[in-house]
Amino acid sequence: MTRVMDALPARKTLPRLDESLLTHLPPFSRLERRQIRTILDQATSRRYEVGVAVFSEGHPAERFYMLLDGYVRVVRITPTGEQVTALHIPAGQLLGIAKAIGRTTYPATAITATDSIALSWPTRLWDTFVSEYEGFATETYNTLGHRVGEMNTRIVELATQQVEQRVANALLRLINQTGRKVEGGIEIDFPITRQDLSELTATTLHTVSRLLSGWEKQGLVESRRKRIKVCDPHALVVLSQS
Amino acid sequence: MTRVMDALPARKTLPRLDESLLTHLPPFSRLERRQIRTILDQATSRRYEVGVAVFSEGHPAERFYMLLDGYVRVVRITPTGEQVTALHIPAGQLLGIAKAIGRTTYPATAITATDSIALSWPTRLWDTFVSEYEGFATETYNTLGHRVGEMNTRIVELATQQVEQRVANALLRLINQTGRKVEGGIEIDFPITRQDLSELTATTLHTVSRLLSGWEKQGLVESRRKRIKVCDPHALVVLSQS
DNA sequence: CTGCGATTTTGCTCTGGCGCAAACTCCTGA
DNA sequence: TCAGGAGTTTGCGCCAGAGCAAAATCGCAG
Repeated sequence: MTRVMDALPARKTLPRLDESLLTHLPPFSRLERRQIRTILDQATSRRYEVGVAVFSEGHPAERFYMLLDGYVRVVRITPTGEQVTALHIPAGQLLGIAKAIGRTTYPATAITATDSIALSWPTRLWDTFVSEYEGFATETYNTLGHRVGEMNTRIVELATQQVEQRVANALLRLINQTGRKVEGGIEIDFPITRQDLSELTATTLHTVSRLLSGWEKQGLVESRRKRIKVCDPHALVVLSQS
Repeated sequence: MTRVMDALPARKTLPRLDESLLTHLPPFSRLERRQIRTILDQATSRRYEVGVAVFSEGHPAERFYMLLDGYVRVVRITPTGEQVTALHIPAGQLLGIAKAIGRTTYPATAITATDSIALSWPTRLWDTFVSEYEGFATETYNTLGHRVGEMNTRIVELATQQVEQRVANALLRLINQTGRKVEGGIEIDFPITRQDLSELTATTLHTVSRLLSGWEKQGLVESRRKRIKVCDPHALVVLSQS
């Protein structure tokens, strides 16, 4: 939508990627410099602006990705056009790893929540990565396990908690995963609208707005447009459990 | 609770398990007779009566299982004691495969929905299975992928659908996965209470009861105690989508 | 065959939170 | 600097479905 000018020439392979990009990331941390070099040489680097789909639900899983910078929302879109956010993925994690669970198409759509940078590889390299690179498979499945755990938690939350608790939980999770310490609290590190939060908690933007207004009056949070700062996490924890 | 007499001596290793038990099951179908023999010789076979926990959430994942006969419900229990059913697993599938996703404890509790029989192996054999037995890893991850897909679907349903649609969907899924064709319709192949259905759809047994009563009047379903027969699946599909 | 506990049905009330509508406010791009 | 649109707030009415209560059934154990 915005800044179409930039969107067009977005794809580009940088001249030479530095090894340090990957050496600290779990899936690659046990590899030798030489192996990382090979991996990087096979990678495509690309910048995605905010709001762009990295890949889309149902499409053939042609590539898998490592998010180097930014945040990505993984969403599913219902037949009636509603969006449901399944996960938030921070920089440093793999995404689009359909191949790892025996799928040939992406099970969900990945949309950037900020301008982002990701490496990607053709899916045909997946098996090589798994077999050649020590720790890659293990770390990948750990990530997967973590996500399964999160999905499970979401199900339980949706099934048993009130809206207020779900929103409180969502905020807590967001500041845990992607929070940045700032003057007077912890702020969510990327722009997030009431609408986004409502898609994350299965409610409406109106209800989210009401809740945030209420909490702001009580000094639990502060918010401006697309920005939310949590000032009293503990109070939210209490709310989320009652 | 019931029939404690039977519960006590339940564990037993049968003298010699027949290879045909496993040869048709996907995770093992590509193996040679000799390999299957080895696998069976390492297995413990056990019968579980209905309502018994095969393993419990949070406990160390000491064994993994292959359900040979029966049905198992995978549930999570909230701090307040409510149960939420995450999945139903039919005979022929692996369960308790925490190790596959890098976990050392079970993420949920597995409860038998009928009397059941399962083989199990100590988790330390997992890596051997994955590396030695062709197709085992692939099939396992396919299963996992399938379950992730189901979980995703549940999230979307919980987030966007009305209770009536969720219950209709749940019934349809149950008859698809575990339905048995009978006179005048398809019956769910194991005893299931209104309570069970409500835990599967995040509602109350009262609401489920009302819905079933209504549907029964319209001839869509027939039900007795712990038994539900779907007479007009197509009508349910329509309901589940509107 | 009987009694009892488990399961199911049904009525009534109450409310969380959605839907609708409208006003407001803050950025952004020109 | 200003206009317009995206994002946010707030009020109001309503209703799906939960909670509570009680009665009605069913089917198994003894």
